[in-house]
Amino acid sequence: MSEIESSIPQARGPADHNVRDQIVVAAEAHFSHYGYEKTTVSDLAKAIGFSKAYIYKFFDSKQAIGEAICARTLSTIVAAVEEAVAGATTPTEKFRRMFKTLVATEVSLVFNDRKLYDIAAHSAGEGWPSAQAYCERIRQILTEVIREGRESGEFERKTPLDETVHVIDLVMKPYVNPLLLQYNLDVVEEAPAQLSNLVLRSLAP
Amino acid sequence: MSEIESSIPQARGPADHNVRDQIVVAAEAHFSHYGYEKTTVSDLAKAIGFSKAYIYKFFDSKQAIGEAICARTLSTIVAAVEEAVAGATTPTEKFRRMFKTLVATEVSLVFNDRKLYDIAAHSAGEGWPSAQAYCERIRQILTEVIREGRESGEFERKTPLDETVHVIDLVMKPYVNPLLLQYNLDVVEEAPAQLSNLVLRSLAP
DNA sequence: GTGGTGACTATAATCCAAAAGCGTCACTAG
DNA sequence: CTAGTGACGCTTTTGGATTATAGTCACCAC
Repeated sequence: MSEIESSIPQARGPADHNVRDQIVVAAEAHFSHYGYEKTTVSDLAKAIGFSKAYIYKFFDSKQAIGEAICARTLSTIVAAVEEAVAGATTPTEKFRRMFKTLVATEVSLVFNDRKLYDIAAHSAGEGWPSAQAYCERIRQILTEVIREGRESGEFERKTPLDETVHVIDLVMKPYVNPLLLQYNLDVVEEAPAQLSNLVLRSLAP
Repeated sequence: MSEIESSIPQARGPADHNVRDQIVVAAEAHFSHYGYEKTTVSDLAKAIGFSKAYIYKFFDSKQAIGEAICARTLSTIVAAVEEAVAGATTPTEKFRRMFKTLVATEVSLVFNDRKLYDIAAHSAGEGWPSAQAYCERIRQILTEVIREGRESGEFERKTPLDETVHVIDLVMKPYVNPLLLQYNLDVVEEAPAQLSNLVLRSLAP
């Protein structure tokens, strides 16, 4: 459990990283390599050249470090989704791309960064703030897309906005929630497109 | 693990149950009480007064017994759903009741027969034939409702039937599949009604 | 005060031998 | 031949001693 230390920037060097950042960097590398359970707080301490006790000056617990890494991981998904939405013109297209990109990015996490995905899934299962914030953020983006579609007259306006968003959230939940996604991998290819069609039909004015 | 034996009918008596039925009855009682893992094949043998080896003349494995119990459990849900569908007049109403009853029955299993529910969830997780057959049966009922709605002109007819059924199946999956249901208990009150509305709007001709 | 640690406790993971459980088979009784 | 079983092999589970880990605290150097 030592070959990874070399990839962690030392305190010396151009930028004097503050310790908290060093911990995060080391944690991301270790968690991604060995998994959350298999890396100890002592491992992280050794990696950055401080004692374990010092870690606890910056994080309340190992779980807090896990949450930080989880939040980072999930924020890359959010970034991909935001980019996809920004790259589309009509709200209809924005919704389609949003759903598709969300699922594609999350699935790629499953296959390319399984250990980090496992943290996200565990986070969602335990209701950690990082996972809740992620779901909330996705919901915000969805709300914005729906609102825009209503304003442009593309989507119906009778149903209260909250209600519409909530039911679409229900539809997307099995693919947004990392814990649930793993049980739906068998339909992950078709689901976003087909469910998008269904949702958009129901949104017709 | 003996207070339950008294509730199992002995071989003597009016009807001479065949042994296979006795095993099933004993298994249902034991599994429901102690759970699948905690009851041994020897327990079942003792309960019906035969040796463990004899059980294997009727079932290939303990799992096969589990599947039989699982199939029984799930068939009660199917029965409830069939009754609900039969009790409605229009296809729209049939769909609403189908979804609602399905979820309600499954949820009541979660709270009133947790041990049996756990078997069903495990069965779904492992892809046992009993769970697959259950999902397939639900899909058949759904197909019938949709077909009827199309014939009566209540639902749109452009999309291929299979496709329509499949996407609705995707929507219902998190509530049909016993393994997934437990992760959606927090929305189980609202979800059937709201998702029914969404689906029905998308089915408008 | 700021930056940092070794030594400690209490809880959780790990290991390993003994026990239990699944499934089989040769065999008996009638 | 039919109905039924005791005893056995092999794998999984269990319990309990041991070790490792999370988290704390008093304390040191500057």
